[in-house]
Amino acid sequence: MEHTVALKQNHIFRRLYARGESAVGRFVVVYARRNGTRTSRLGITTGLKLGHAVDRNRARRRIRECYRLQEERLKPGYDIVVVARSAAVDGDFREMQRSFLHQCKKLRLLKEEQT
RNA sequence: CAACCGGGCCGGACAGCCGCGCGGGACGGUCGAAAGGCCCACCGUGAGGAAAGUCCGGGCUCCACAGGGCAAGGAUAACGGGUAACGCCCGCCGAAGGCGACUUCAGGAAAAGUGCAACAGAAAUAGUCCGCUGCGCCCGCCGCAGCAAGGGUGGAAAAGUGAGGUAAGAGCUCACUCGCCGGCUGGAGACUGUCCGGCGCUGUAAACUCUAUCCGGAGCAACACCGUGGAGGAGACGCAUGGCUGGCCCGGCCGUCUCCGGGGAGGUGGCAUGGAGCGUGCCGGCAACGGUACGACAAGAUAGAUGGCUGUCUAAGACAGAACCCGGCUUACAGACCCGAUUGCCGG
RNA sequence: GGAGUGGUACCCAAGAGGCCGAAGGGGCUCCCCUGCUAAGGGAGUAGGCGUCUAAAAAGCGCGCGAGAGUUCGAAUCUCUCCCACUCCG
Repeated sequence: MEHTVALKQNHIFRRLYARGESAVGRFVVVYARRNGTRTSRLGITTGLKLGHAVDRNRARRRIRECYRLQEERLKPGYDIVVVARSAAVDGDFREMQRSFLHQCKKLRLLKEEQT
């Protein structure tokens, strides 16, 4: 990924849940907040409710792929947390991408020329 | 052909584009004084039969003991073998189930001792409620004596059947049968039997216990190393310079530097091609397995690498993701294939 | 990844081989107290599911997380599985 690193620290996750803006979709929930740098940080949460390790891994990969395919349309400099819902495991992928893009638009994460 | 039994093996493949972890890395780029680091085309490689549960056995590390015995606690349990070891595997014996192939079994000791066996029943490890027989008289739903066959209760009632015997009866006696113990026979052994002798004993040790064998404890978040800052200790410097205390000086505190120090965050090692491992042939063995020759074997992350789109294969669809490493067990599981056996039917 | 603890009625729970649908408390219903309520005191009922029934009671069967096993008999003993919770950076 071009301008994105992994978001790992638990306290940043907590801050996003508490203070960030969110958008809920059928597949995932997106939290976002400006972080004051030129790179974005992406964190993915796949809770125990989704199933066993295989299902959680799959959800995480699909979310990462979703983000990768849309990354160049997004503005850099945000902390983003994506929480998987159960449809993220085995729902239709193209529909999932559309839904994700729509949520990003709602949070004003898209670059100017795209809006 | 059908049904059933046992064992083995696989559990998606191929192609295209984009993307990911690890190892290598030309030309070049970039950072740096240098050593070297980073980026990069490309190449190699990349989850399981259960990776799972963490139920056993080891390796490894630290702690304790450093020798032996006893006690406590725990584990295992027919017998013989295999193994580094095991509670695993193989063979075999016994019991139970199945027409059979075969399957299942915590399967040592109850005749060393202790405990428990509710309710029912007369009685639960020990004698008598109904009853049977004899005798007595005040002839009654009576008393005394004998009996343990029959009835009834119960999961279990003091071997079973027949005959003799008797007042009535009883392993009281006899025959056969059943079970237990000892001898003898065969076997490596558990066991066994057209044999001999003795005995007739409730069940429960997944109750205590006894017998035999084994076991020190904790775990890779173990453990080892590096370690900015901050707190602490020691020393030096300056008082030429600043701040606080003070009217001022001395002094004290803050200050600057060096060393010591246990070590939070973080990092590195542990940690990865090799292991009590796997495949094939041959030899030994009924087998588990052992020996030998040859061959193949690069996952190693640290928020944790395999995804997305498309096509072909008649169809792609189960359970499911390595986290220090091995040997097992258990549990989950769509489908495909192979081998061997049993029973039934039909045909030759 | 590793180590451990516990599942009993609507809730909190006792029971640790037979008399156990299973103590006790909360809860629920009625009464007293109060102008009314809360608190307090007293009395009482059912306890889940199925079967039988027009409906209920009584009775019967099954139920102590689930499934096997040991025993004459299991909430209790043993094994396997499921779920919840705690600790180790």
